[in-house]
Amino acid sequence: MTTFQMPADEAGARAVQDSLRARVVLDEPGPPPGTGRVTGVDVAYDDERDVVVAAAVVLDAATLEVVAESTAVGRVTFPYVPGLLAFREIPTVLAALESLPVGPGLVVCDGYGQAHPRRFGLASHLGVLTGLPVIGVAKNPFTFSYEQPGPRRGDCSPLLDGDEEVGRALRTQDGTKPVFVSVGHRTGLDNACAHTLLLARDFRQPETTRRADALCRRALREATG
DNA sequence: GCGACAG
DNA sequence: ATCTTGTCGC
Repeated sequence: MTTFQMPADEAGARAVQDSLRARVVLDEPGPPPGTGRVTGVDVAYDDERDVVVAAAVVLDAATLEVVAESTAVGRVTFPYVPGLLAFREIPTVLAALESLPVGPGLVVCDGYGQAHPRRFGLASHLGVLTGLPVIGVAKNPFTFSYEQPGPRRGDCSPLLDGDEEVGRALRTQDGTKPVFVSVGHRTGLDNACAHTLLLARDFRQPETTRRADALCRRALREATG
């Protein structure tokens, strides 16, 4: 397992991404959708006090019921810079994952994996550091382009960086905005979309993300005020 | 040079 | 991300 290194500045952070990118595994299909466990991770910030709280919520993939959850509190040590989100979130997310009483199975995070200017977004970074299968599900297309997918749940279209497919715009509910799925580590794009669709059974966002979001917000309020 | 830009 | 009232819809 690779240890997280906090770079001194933005140039250092890009160098870390360029160096770790070679360790991303893209030729595994990943865990079968609807089986085993799926874990959502998310963070909430208190910018006034430089506090960040991460949450990890483990669900049964078949029932979407909560199996386990954990939180971790940390300090913000890196500014938000588009393309360098991972350096803000990963240390505390790792702490939350490590304190889980069970194995996470597939990890689902907010943000991107391969859909990244240097093909090393949060989901890929987290995957390389933990060795776990990880996917990213984001609410925005970032700088990438896409054609509007069909109107029904399950319809999708390629998320493009030029003519390269870096992810997919996936409609998870009829008549709602799509989410943007990309592979992080040790998972294929088709499977990543299938997982996302099963997790977004009742809402636009995957249940993993909704649970982790609610938990880290609650934990932040309890940690601060 | 300027704007856009996951969370 | 986060700050926030009312409002539309099931």
